[in-house]
Amino acid sequence: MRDRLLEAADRLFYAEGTRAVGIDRVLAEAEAAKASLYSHFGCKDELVAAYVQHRIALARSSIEAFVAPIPPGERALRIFDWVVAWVESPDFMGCPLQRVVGEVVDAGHPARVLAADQRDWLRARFTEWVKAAGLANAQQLATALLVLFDGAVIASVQDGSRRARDARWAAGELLKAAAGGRAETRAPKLRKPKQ
Amino acid sequence: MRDRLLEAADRLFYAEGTRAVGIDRVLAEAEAAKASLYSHFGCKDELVAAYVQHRIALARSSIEAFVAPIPPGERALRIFDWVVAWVESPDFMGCPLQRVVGEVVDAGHPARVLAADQRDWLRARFTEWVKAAGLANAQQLATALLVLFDGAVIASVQDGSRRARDARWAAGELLKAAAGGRAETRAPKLRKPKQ
DNA sequence: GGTTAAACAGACAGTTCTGTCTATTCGTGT
DNA sequence: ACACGAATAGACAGAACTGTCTGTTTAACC
Repeated sequence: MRDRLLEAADRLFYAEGTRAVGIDRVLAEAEAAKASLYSHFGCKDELVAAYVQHRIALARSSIEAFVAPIPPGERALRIFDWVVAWVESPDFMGCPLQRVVGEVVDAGHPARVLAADQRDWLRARFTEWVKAAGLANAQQLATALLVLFDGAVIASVQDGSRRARDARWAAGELLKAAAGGRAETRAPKLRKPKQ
Repeated sequence: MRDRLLEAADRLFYAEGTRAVGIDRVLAEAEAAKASLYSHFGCKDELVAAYVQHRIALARSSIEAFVAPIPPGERALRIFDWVVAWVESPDFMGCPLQRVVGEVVDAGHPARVLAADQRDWLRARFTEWVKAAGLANAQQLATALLVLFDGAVIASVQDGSRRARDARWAAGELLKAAAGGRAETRAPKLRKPKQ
């Protein structure tokens, strides 16, 4: 039951925005009664938070599954292939977290607290991937790629998936510059003209 | 009168979102009567469109004024200083256009049509600046910087202005790579081993 | 001074929204 | 058979929203 409500909310909230969709629409979509919703979630804000939580869980497992078979050193670049695939999926409507943050002004809102967490998680992943590539200046490079990631998603909303490809290209250039320009931190090896 | 209404709408819409702010709030803020608003704007959607139009006009003139004294060849990078200053301004709440696009699902909404125009304008500026720097692969570089620009703004909403600085750094690296890696387009004329 | 356009205050209709509450039904385990 | 937890339908309150309309006031112009 909770799942049915959450999935209905997920579809509607993502397609139209949390503010544009009322409780009644969610109930109709889930074919559920109002009391069920309020007994499970307490109030709409908590339903929104549950929606965000759900999206976060999906994103994390999707990303983890995507990078798993990729050699750690290539993940920082290849994650942009994941972005391209995402923005090209048929009902892509932007990043649900970016949209919630835009709609909900209060940074203390439960949904925004979750979004902030996810943000930390994503930055940690980029840091990890960049370090795995054995590049110097890892922190700087990781946050630069994070910004590129954000830009790829938001720009694709208006401009289509070509922006995600542009971001991938830029990420490649940055990584190339970091690898070629200066020495790598670990292992002597010689610099591999990656991608 | 129209201006007073528009400025009130601008303040409230930008601070809280166009959907969160009702007509009555705008009227109270402008100390105006309802009839005034509806005779000037017709309906709320048109007020939202006027708000977007206003923000676009501000952005264009602000950007133009900012780059005017900067040598054309440096503008593609220095525009990121403008972004840093913007996201550090005290009541920065993200990009008003990105937020409206997130709120308004219908791409045919008057406000979204205006936003799409502004998008073209901005991309054209980046192309112009990159070309002025005399770099090869201008289109690719321009759209990459555009994505970086978008990412700088959206990422700064959650992470603060350091992301705008990260974007500036990344832009510098990309421009350096484009300038150093291969020949510049003008003058020398030797064959460029592209990509 | 009289005309006219614009702004004013605010009532009003009609809808939508969140959240509460009552009363009923269903299914399961004992 | 029975009890109990969970879901159901839906009325209801109270607020907020958009948009319309009426009647009044203000101010500029001839």
